[in-house]
Amino acid sequence: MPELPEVETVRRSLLDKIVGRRIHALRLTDFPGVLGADRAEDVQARVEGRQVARIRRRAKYLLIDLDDDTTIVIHLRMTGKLSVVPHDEPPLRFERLAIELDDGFDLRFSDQRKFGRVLHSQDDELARLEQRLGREPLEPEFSAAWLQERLLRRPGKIKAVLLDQGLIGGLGNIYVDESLFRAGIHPERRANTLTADEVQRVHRAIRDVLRAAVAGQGTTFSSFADAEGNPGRYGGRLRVYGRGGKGPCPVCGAPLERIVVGGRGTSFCPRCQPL
DNA sequence: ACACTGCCCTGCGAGC
DNA sequence: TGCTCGCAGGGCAGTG
Repeated sequence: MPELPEVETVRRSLLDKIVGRRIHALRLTDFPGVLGADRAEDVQARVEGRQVARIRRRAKYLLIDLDDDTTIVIHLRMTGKLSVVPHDEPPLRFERLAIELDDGFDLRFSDQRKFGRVLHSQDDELARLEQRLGREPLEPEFSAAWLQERLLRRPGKIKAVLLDQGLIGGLGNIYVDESLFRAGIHPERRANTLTADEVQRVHRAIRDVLRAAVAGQGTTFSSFADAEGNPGRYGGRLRVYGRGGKGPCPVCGAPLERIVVGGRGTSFCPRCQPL
């Protein structure tokens, strides 16, 4: 599942390939819903001839800024992938949309489950998105003191709170499980019961895990890949994610458990992360 | 304002 | 071997 490190990896792999390119056309493959409620002709009319000014990431969103101050907003959700391939390349498996560029290549969006979206947004929509999203966990503004202050107001389970994109933008199921394991915190602990020391550990763990995952170009679980098709190298460093009910804790050897928290499959070590 | 649930979607793997 | 069925989960709408 693409989370912050995966989206950042895709962003970096796209920089050389599409910044500065002009959009020639937009080609829908088989699923109009990929554009949300917008019609393909309308989006095409708005982006045709525009130049890609830069590519940013905000939380799990990839933002392709165009030279008219509008933005193509992409969310990969679970299985979305971006790739840059020659224009004459036949449609990829699960391809939903192609953006034809002026250098003979296409930016292709494919998505097995049709959850991902490619939206063309004006300023106000982008501002609303920005307003909905919480802090970037790798930015300095995401401090332990700020996190503690926010967690004190949240009676929900810590895992569900950390997944709340309105609080922290970019954490998903994989890295929350990994972070809580490193911090030694049970995923069902009530957020407002964490001590200052525990919040420090969670804060530190989130940053360490995310930084290492970005450095490793993300985790390939099921089928994540960057725009060149390279798998992430962080998967081998996962300690608990996806292992609940299957294997031993890599630290203490106790059997890892699997529960559901906030509707998400959750793996943790009952000995290292006691409630 | 927050917590919680169900929905979307479909390939895949487990089980029979 | 071939079938059925449940699982995977980010974001959002709806409810409490």
